Amino acid sequence: MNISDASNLTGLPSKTIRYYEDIGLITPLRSENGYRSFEQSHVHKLAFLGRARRLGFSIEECRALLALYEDRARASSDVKVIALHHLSEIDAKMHELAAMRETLSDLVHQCAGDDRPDCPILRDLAEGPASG
Amino acid sequence: MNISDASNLTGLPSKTIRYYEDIGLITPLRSENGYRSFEQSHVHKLAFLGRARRLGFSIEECRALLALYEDRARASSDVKVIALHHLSEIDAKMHELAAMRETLSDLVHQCAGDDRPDCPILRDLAEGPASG
DNA sequence: CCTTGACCTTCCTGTCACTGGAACCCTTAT
DNA sequence: ATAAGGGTTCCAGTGACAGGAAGGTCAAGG
Repeated sequence: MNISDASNLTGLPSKTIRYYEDIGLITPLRSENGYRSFEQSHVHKLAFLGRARRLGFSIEECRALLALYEDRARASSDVKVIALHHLSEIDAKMHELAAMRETLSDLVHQCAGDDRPDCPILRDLAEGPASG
Repeated sequence: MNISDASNLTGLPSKTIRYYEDIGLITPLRSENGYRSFEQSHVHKLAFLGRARRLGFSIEECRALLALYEDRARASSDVKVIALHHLSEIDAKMHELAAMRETLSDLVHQCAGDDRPDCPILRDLAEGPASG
């Protein structure tokens, strides 16, 4: 099957599939006319990658997960290590966002949002937290 | 003052300060020897930018906020619009992360994490959510 | 046979906000 | 003279693609 079929089956844009080949995540065959030729196994891998990416795994983590998936002698602990690491990164990002959100939300609530120039948001940005 | 002084006062790396000049956020003068020469006003702007960036505002949002800060005839509503927009983006990202976190956390808890190959994480990635 | 349109290909550029590094200049101290 | 520690410019790389140009391929229709 051609790239657009693989794209439709996996939900991944053709551009992304070409990119994944570029960086060595998949290696479709080529037809005589030079078109990429995808087997079920490739579609399966692409779907795997799509799901892993949607869970926020980086490309390199996806590469590692795919390798483990293909390795019948893998230890589930190897998979878990990657997942736990990613989980902790998600937690870190959420904390970071939560901190931003809190500060920003405070400032927004203090701001009148009318046509006057006085603005606690700008004041905070200009002078730092008004904790004193 | 030279760039490293400005860097020390603001906490921004020299590289970043040069970049901010490059994209027109600040315009320090030049000494005879070609070195950038920073006034208090530049340091003040840089600190403003640093705080805005730490709250997650994009460079273009920072540019807009800085322009509003310098505009004495601004309306606080203009500032608030930017801040509210950013707040909603933060919320969107947090929701996205929370969804990832939940799925991933479930999978991690189901995974034995031992030396056997059987792994619910890989199974989910390969076959999709096992909801049926 | 020719054309049209929908595919496919490669290659280059742009995104965002920097960071690292090379190659070179300036200043001060030894 | 030279060494250390500033500064300068410019180029390349980051992550994970997306957009677009220039051109080859294929099936259908006139």
